[in-house]
Amino acid sequence: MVNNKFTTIYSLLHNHFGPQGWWPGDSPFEVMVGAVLTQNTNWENVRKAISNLKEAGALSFSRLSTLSVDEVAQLIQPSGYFNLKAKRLQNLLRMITDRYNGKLELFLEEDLPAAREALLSVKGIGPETADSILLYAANHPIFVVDAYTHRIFSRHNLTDEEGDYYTLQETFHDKLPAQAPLYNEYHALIVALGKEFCRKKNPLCEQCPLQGI
DNA sequence: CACCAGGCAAGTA
DNA sequence: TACTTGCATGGT
Repeated sequence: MVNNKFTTIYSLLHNHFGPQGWWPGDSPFEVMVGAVLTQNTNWENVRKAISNLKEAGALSFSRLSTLSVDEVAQLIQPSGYFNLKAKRLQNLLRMITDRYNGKLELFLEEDLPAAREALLSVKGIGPETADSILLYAANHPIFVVDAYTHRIFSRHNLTDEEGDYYTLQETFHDKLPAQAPLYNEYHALIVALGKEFCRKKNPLCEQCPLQGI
């Protein structure tokens, strides 16, 4: 692997936190649903919502497609923004129906640029949600940038504070080999670091394993 | 009580 | 283009 700060940080995080084993989900479909539900939301709330969907037997493309927006909203209530997210899930299902004949496998086998374009055409799916699905459901080598990534890497002067999503993503793509397993672990490790040390409230910067980088 | 969490879209100027 | 606001629950 190339030797630069991005790989050094990866090693430090991996040594500190160990393998994260993301995405927490049993199927690509569950990953896709979770990616929408976790938008600006604590994962614990998302777990409750996914648990409701499982208990209702609704956590598959065909079964979720049969539910109304209100039925979906009721099941995902703990995740917050439930009316909005119920619509977003239906928008996503409709895209699979329209573009891939309702076959999730075809979407998962689609090439990266086309799959990304398809996801971004869905109202309610932006760059981070799209890339989460591409990386964690379809195993495409694309780096997921989130608020923690911006906060941490700009604080360490490794990216422009004002830089946008794609600027930071391109930097990762430039500094790291295009390997899905690496991107998978790295993003999960950044979230683990962010949750423990880099929250807006009570940031424990002094105790962060990246001290001195 | 205020603030935040693995965002996104729509409205305003 | 560059802000601002709505969406909503559960934890600190």
